Amino acid sequence: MTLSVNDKNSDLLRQVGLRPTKQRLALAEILFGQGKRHVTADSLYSEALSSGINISLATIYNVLHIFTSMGLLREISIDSSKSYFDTNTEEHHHFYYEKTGRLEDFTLDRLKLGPLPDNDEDLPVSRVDVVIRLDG
Amino acid sequence: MTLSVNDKNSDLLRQVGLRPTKQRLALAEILFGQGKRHVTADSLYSEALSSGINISLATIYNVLHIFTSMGLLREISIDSSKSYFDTNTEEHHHFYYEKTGRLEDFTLDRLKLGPLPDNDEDLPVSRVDVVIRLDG
DNA sequence: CCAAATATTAGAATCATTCTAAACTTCTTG
DNA sequence: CAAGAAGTTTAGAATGATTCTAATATTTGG
Repeated sequence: MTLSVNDKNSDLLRQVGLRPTKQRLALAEILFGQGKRHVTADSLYSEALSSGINISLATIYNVLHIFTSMGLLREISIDSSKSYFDTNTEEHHHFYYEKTGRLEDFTLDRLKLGPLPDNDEDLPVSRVDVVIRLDG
Repeated sequence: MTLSVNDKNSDLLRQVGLRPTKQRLALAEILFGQGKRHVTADSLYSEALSSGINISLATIYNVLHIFTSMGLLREISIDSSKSYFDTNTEEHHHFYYEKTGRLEDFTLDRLKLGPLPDNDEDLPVSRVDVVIRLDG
């Protein structure tokens, strides 16, 4: 039995105040069960269906959004045609392979940033995203 | 008469191999006639209509894309719900005001970047985008 | 001025995403 | 554990941005 795995995701969901429903547990397993990943609503939906989970696309969107708002996922804007979600919620940056659409993380220590410029209104920075687009 | 202005945009279009049609000239004037700007298809469409230009939304998209492919505009992915186009085609970065959706450029000298990390496949970098998201 | 090449257009089509409201599940409390 | 409240899922409709289609119009080189 995979009780320990289910318990782990159950706990994770409860910790952020979400009910551990069948659909959320199944998606959590896909998303967090392996290493860090990047998914789109569509890729996650296909993956869920092909692994035999019974779920609607509306729920995929609900779950991606609620997981993101609870800090379990991070949304990335790379391509204006669709949203990517990253299971790596640490601060980090991305390579984007333009031809294939593949995304790859790189850690903060791999690119030094000088002090951030000031903005007009002295607003706090909520996030800094660096995307290195590669021609291939 | 504003012949000199029209001539300027006409020349610009011809230089990149585009026919200077009425619609392209009118959009070029909106886009390049003032300082640097950020537009969306929709904002440009409204602006064109309200300044009395007769143009269809399909043409707005056609022109944004062909201008971009000829290097007169630069497309920015900030928000997965729509595409932004920037009349500043120099390398530069952006502040993004999350609440208002406003974008603001900042020049390269305002943020120092260390050497870029290597990517697996040694692909050439086509572009580096830094977006500083501000909470307001 | 003509023919060929290129642009523009309205409206339909597409695609990602969000909404709606009904049916279902989970949780809480007694 | 029953019952109601709270929260979740769902199919399908709706929305919004963008692209496509194919008919019409404009531009250009000769």
